[in-house]
Amino acid sequence: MDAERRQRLEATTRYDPAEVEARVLATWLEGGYFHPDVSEGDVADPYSIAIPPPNVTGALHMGHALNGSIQDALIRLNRMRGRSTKWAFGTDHAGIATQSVVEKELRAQGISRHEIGREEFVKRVWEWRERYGSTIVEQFKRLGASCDYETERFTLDEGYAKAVYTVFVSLYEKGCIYRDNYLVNWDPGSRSAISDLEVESREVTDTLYSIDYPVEGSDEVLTVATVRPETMLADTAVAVNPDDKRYGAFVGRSAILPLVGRRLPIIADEHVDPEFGTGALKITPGHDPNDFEIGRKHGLEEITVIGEDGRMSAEAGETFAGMSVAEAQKAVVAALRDEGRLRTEESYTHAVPFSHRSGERVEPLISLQWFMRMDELAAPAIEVVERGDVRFTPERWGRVYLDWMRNLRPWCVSRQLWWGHRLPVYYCEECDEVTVAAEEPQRCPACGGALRRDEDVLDTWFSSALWPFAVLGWPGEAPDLQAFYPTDVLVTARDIIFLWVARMVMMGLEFAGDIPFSDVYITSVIQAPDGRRMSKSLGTGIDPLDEIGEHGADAVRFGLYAMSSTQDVRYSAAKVRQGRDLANKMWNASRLVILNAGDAVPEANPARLEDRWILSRLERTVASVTAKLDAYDFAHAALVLYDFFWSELCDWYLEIVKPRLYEGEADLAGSLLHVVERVLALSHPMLPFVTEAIWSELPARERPLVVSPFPLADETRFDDEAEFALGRDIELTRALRRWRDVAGVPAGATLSARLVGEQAPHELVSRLARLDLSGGGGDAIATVGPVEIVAAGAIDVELARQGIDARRTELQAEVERAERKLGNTGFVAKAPPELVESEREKIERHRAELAELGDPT
RNA sequence: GGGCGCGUAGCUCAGUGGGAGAGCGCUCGCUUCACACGCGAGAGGUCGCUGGUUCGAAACCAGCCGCGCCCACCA
Repeated sequence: MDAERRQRLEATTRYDPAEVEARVLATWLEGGYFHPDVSEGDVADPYSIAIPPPNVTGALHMGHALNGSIQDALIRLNRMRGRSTKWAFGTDHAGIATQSVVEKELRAQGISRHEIGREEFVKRVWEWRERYGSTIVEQFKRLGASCDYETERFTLDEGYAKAVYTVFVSLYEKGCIYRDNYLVNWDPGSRSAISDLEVESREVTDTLYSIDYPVEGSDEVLTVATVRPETMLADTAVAVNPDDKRYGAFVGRSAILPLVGRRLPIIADEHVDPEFGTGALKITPGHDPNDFEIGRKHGLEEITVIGEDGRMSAEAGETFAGMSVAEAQKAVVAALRDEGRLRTEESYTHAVPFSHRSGERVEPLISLQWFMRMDELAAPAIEVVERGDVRFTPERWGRVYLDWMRNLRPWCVSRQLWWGHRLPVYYCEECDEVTVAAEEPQRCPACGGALRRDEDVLDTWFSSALWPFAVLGWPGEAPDLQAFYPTDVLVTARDIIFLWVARMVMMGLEFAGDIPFSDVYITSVIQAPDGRRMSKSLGTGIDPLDEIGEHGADAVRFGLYAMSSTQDVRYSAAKVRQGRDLANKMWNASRLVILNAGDAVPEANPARLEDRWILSRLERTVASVTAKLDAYDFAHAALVLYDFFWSELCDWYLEIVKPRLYEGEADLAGSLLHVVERVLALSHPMLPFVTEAIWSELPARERPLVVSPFPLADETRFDDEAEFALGRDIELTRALRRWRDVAGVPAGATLSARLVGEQAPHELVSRLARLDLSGGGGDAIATVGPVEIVAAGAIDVELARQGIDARRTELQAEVERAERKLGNTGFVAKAPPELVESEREKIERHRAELAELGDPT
C-alpha cells in the first residue's frame, strides 16, 4: 500500500456517505452494470422487475424509498448471483395529477387551459415534463436504485401509445369495451367521470328530510325520506317493498311529485327496506346509483337535473336552473315548507362518495362513457392466483385480490381530460359509423366521410395495466420482452392491488400470453412517527432525500429494511441512525483490517478456535441473511446482518485477535480479509454504497462489488464444536466483567486470579476480563466459573461479597424453578425427553456453581 | 353490514407451544493504539382483559374491551 493511500485511510476515521455516494454511483453508471445485454437474443437465467412507475409530477417520498430499496436489494442480489438482471424503469403520465399541476401553473399566470386550447395545452404539459420529469429519476439514483436507466420509458411515449391502442382495439373487437349511457361517478372537481376505485367514502352528517308525496286521486300521502331533496326534481317513481302490507294497495297507482306536478308510478321493488323510515322510497334514476338500477329494471324514465358543472340544469325548471346544488337544496326545502309538504328534518350521518382526485363530493350522473367489461379477463386472472402461479406475500393479500376479482363491475375507462391517451375512436360526420383503430384512419371506411376523433382520454390506470409488457417493448419483436417477460416480482403497496395489480394480471394474461410476475410483495405502509399518515398536506411527511443527505443512502435503506414488516409501521429515525452507525462500523472495522493486513491474500485459515468460530458464524449468517432476503423478510435480513457484524465480528472476534493482527500474523490477516470480503458481498444488496466503497480499498479487486459473486453459504464451515467452546468462553468473560463491575473494580485494573479445575479457558478470557492468572496463593474471595479471584487492593471486599450473594440467590431461584418443573409428573411423562434431561443437567450445573461459591458469610 | 390487521420494556417494533428479545431512551463505569456514529456493565415487562385447550400459552381456541384499515346501493 502506498504511503498516500495509507495516510488517507488512517485519517478517514468516519465514513462520509456524501462524499462516497456520488463517486460510487458514477462508477456504476459509467460501467453500465445496470443495463443487461440483450443483443444476443435470449439471455441466460433472467431476473427482472418492472418498477411501479413513479408519477412524472412526483418527488421521491417515503413509499418510493421503501419500495425502491426493496426492489434494489432483490435486483442486486440476483445480479450478483450471475443472473441476467433487468430492473425496467420509467415514469407514469398520471393523467389528472399532471394535468392539474400544469393547469395550476398556468392559472398562476392568469391563463386557463380553455383559453389556449387543447393542442397548445398538451404541448405545454410535454414541455413541463421535459423540464421537471427527470427530477424523480435523479432521486432514485441517489437512493442507489440500480434500475436500467438506459431504457427509461414513459407511459405516454410513442411505443407505449401503440401498446395502448392495440389493446383498446382488441378489447373493442372482442366486445369487452363498449360505449354506454350509464350512471357514472362524476367528479365536479376535475370535470370528468372517474372509476369506482377512485371514489372514497367519507362520513358526512346531512339532514334527512321527510317529504309527503300525495297519492293521485286520494287524500292520502306517501312519505319519503331523502338527504338530497334537490334531486326530487328528477324523481320518476316511488317504490315500496312488494311484501309491505301497508302499501300493497298503492302499487300500480301514481303519486304526484310536489313542486313539479309530475305523475310518478308507485312501483314495488325488493330493494326497498320496509324497516327504514316510512318504507317508501323516492326513485331518482338520474342521480342515485340504487335508483338507477331500479329504474333500469322497471323501465323508468331517466331525468337529469344536475349538469356536469355541478349546477342545476334547465331540466330542473326555471326556479332552480343555474343554482348550485347546495343553493338548490335550500330553495327546494323552502318551497316544500311553503307547500306544507315537508314533514320532518333530522340529522343523519352516512357514508358519502368523494373524489379521491379532487376531494370533491361525487355527483352521480348519467353520462355517455366508454366502459370495459371485466368478467371475461377476470376468470384466468383468478385462476392463476388460486393455482399459486402468482403468489402474494403476505399471503392474506391474495384473498383480498380474489374477493375483489370475483365481484367485478364494468370499469369506466374514459376521462374528460386532455392529458392522456386519447381514445382511438373516430366518429363519421356523415353516417353513424364508429371506427376504432390503432392507426388513425383518414376517411370513414363506410361512407368515406370526414372523421372526428373522440375527445376523451383513457383512465391512466388503463395504460398502467399494460406496464410489465409495454415497458419491455410490447407490441413487436422487442428483445427485452423476449428476455425478461414475465417478470419475477412486483413490489408495491396494498392500496393499488385493485387499481393496478389485478388489472396487470388480467392484461398480461390476455395480451402478453402469460402472468406478468410470479410474486407480488406487498410492502408495509410507513406512517409518520406519531402514527398519522405521512402526507404533505398534514405536514407529517418526512423527505427521504433529507434523510439521505443527513445520514447517507445506506443508512436510510437499512432503516427502511429494519422497519419493514407485514403490517403498517411508524417511521423510526432511530433505525436510520442504526444503519448509519452500521455503515460507519463497517468502514472502521474494514479499515482496521486493511491497514494491518500487509500483503496477505484473502483466504480462510481456520487455524485457531476463534478462527473456526468466526468462519462458522460467518457462514451461518450468510445462510440466514440469504434465506431471509429470498423470503422477502428484509427486517430480519438487516438485523441478522447487523448482529453478526457488530456483535460477533467487531465486539468479539476483532477484539480477540487484535494482538495477533498487530503482530502481523499472515494467516490471520488472510482470514480477516476473507471474512471482510464475504460480509461485504453479503451486505451489498442492502448497503450498496459503503460496501462498494470499502471493496475498492481492498487489495487487487478485479471487478466492482456490484457485479461480484454473492456468497453461497459454505456448510462445511459450520462448526458446532467451536461455537460451543468459544461461546462458553464469551459467557465466562461476560460473567467476569459483570463481577468486576459489581465488585467495584476500577475499569483499568488487572485482577489477580487463578484457575481451578482441569478445563482451561481461552486466553481471550483473561485478556478481555483483565485477569492476571498467575495469582498463586492467597485466599479466593470469589469464584466465577473456573476462575478464582484472589483478594487484592483494588477490590472492595464488601461489594464483592454482595455480588456473590446476588449470584447465589439467582442460582438458587434457577434450581428451584427447575426442580418445580421436574416435580410435575405430567412434565416428566409428556415433555420431550431431551427437554427433561436438560432441566436435570441445569440443576446439576447450578448446584456445582453454588458449591464453588460457598456458604453465605 | 361483511372482511382484514393490530394491542409485548418509557418509545418504535421482533417473537406465534417449552426458561420474555432488539434498537433508541435511561443508570453506572471507561480519553482500552478501527470506530464516542465508540467500549464495558446494568435497570426496566402480571406479553389488553376473561375463560378454555395443554404436562406447559405471549403464542392455539372462544368471548369481551380498545385502535386502525379495506370492501359494501338502506334512502
